[in-house]
Amino acid sequence: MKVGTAALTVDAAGMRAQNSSLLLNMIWRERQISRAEIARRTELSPSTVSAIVADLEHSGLVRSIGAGVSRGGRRPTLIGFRDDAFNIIGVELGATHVTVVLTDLRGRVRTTRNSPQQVRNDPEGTLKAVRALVQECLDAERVPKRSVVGMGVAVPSPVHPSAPGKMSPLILPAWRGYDVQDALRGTFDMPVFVDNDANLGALSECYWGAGVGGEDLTYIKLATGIGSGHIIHGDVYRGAGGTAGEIGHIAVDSAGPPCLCGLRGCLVTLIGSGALVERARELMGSKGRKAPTIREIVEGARAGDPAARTIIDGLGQYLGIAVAGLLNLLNPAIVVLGGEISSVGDLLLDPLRASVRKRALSTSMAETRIVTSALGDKAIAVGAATLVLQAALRSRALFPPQHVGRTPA
Amino acid sequence: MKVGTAALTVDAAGMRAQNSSLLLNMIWRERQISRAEIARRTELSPSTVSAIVADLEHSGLVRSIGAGVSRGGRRPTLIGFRDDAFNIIGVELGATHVTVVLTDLRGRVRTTRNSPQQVRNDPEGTLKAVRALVQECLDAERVPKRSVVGMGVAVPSPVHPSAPGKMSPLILPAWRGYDVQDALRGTFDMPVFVDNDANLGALSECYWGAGVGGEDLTYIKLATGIGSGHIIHGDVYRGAGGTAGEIGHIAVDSAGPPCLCGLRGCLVTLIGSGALVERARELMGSKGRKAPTIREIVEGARAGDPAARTIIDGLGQYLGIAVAGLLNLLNPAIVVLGGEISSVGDLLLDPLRASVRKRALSTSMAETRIVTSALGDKAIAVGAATLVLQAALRSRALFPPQHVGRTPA
DNA sequence: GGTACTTTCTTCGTCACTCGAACGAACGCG
DNA sequence: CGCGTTCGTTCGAGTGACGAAGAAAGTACC
Repeated sequence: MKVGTAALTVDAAGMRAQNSSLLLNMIWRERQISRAEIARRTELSPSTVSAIVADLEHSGLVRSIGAGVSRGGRRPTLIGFRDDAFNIIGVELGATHVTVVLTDLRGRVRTTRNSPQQVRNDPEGTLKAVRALVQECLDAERVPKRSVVGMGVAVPSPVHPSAPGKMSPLILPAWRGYDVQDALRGTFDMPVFVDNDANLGALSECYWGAGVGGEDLTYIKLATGIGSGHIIHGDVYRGAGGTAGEIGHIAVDSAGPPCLCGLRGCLVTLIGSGALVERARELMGSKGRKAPTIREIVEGARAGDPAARTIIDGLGQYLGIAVAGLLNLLNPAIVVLGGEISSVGDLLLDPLRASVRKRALSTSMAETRIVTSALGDKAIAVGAATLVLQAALRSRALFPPQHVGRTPA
Repeated sequence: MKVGTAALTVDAAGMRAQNSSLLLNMIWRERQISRAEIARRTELSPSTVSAIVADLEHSGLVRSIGAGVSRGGRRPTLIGFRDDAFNIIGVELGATHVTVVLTDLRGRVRTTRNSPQQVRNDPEGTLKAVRALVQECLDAERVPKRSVVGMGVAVPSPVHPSAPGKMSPLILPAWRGYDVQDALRGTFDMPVFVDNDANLGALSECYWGAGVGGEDLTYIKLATGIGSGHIIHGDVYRGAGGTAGEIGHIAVDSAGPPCLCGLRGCLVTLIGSGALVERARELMGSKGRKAPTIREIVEGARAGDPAARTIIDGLGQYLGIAVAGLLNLLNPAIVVLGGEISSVGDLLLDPLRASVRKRALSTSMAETRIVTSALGDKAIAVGAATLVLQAALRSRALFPPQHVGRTPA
């Protein structure tokens, strides 16, 4: 196996691999398409298309699914992608929980497990929990390991491109010396991909959410921390040092409160879950001194509670400052808001858009849609699985070889 | 010729094209390298390398340049890139001038011409001036058109990816209905590439300046307007609507003066050339009411004039707010400051870095170098030519065919 | 200085892959 | 039912990369 420099040279086999992946992608995207149509679109010869399709069919990735409508002659046989040919494992390491999903090749969750876990301070226990949950998922669906393409892991830390398994010592000091990638690859003997949680949320949205069909998207995760991820030309963008997307520490109020990072007025100190909850306790004054949860704020806002509305308004206004900068600098096609609080929808989007409009060029705004996520709470874990899917669709070799396709129920 | 959808399919010829471009790039980067070394690095077979090199040699792009040092056996014959095999035209449309350069394939300027021109309001005159200057450059060096790869044009407007020749009607309303790309392609019958000036400044820095060797860089142009350009994975990033990099309209002071764009406290209203000069007039009080030029501010700062120093300090502080946001969001490897005022060097960098340090995550800063440009005033025009060079090195077919290599002096 | 070993580069036969042409199968339409 | 059209396959040809072998040109060592 060739390692490292990845010289992009092509020989006869590489030619086949490239065309093969191209076809595989097209079939995956279109869900069903005839050989003739593929030949027309790719400008490959019909004979070549047939040969490659036969290959893919033999490896279980695609199959014939009946005839299509005639265009005046013989009816085409449609080729469909076998979403169930393989499985993928997605893992989310949150601040206080671990979530594992087992998905098919269309991002559908077959099984999921999660457990509370103090990820920040307990690397050993976290890894143990992940191992157990993954095994549970595999057992629950009777999935043999050879039908698993690989494992994606979302971590709550920036990820350096050159050592994706290692956490940032500044964010997660307890993880010094651990390498998530190595550890899990060692246990399960399959490819392991690691990336930052917000990046994977972005990927999730790009594949399954608001960004479907697009190639440039920014996702903002509103939770304990405020993170963002960029998809650029269909790929996660990590920046030179892997810390692209640290939107939470943009200074939006120079007179604001001090932040853990050592700066002052960071976005996260104003609109992180902690700040929102704290403000809710002041304003909503619910039942003495117990601070309401984010969920309660969401419900309050929906029910028309003025205090909750005020909190959401403030969130939108502050966030707008950062988003406006984002639009001017990056001009993404879509900005997607995720995290529990985003479920208030327009109640957040309206003040946010107003705030952005006051600060961003109208041309930047014109090209950008700002929406809230419609994916559920497993978006990040599914995004982790999607990272594997993306890689496998690009180089077919990642799919385990000679897999005899399971016949679905 | 295939047009449009650009299906990335590969046939035998495409295989050759791909490997050929790979080799051409390697030879260009290394300047001199032996066939054997190429074979080792690319993992192509020696016979294939020889065949491709023979191809390239025949088309005049490379040639043998003597023997290298032995590694214990026969001495290798070094292959060198012929920087003078073809020429490229680069055009900069500034706010008040037009600059044209004729470069070789290493970004060296062979001839240059420029003339003052009110680009903003006079599209017809501008195009006329460009045509005249380009022809002058070609005539001056007796360069036949068949030895010109193409023309790159830098324009002072965002460029929409789908119609690069058209200016933004908001920034340059007088250019409505004009298409720079079509107009010039029609006149000179060669490929024409158009992009935003800051984007091309970024490209220039990435190829010839502070970013050499890197793939991710942000360039900030400090002039009448404040623009920025991002190089991501070696390519100019334009964003969804082509307005990525509009850093000048980031709001840094909500109490600041109103801006032409309709917002308030935009960076450009505080540190654009106009604002700097105006502030200089107040502080430096030079000779009655005449405002000093940017050049005079630079000279004053260098000479230790406290007023000029104050202006530069303020510039650094404001700019730092925007740069800090940039680092957190994008985490580029290098930020390069361009424009005349940047020539003060450390006098600007010191307050800038201090300002950034107060506002950006230390991890983002750690991976990012902030420097001033060392390229001259033709950086943008050369960047425009570089856009053509980049495209041609990627698909060798762009080089005019069957060119009999000129023998240099 | 001669011999053995290395490295470089080319030559030539082989192989994998794509292409194009020709063909049979399947279908719509009159 | 027959004709034209579309779909998919088969087969021979062409192209380009590869590997083995060999010639050319050095180095190292006795």
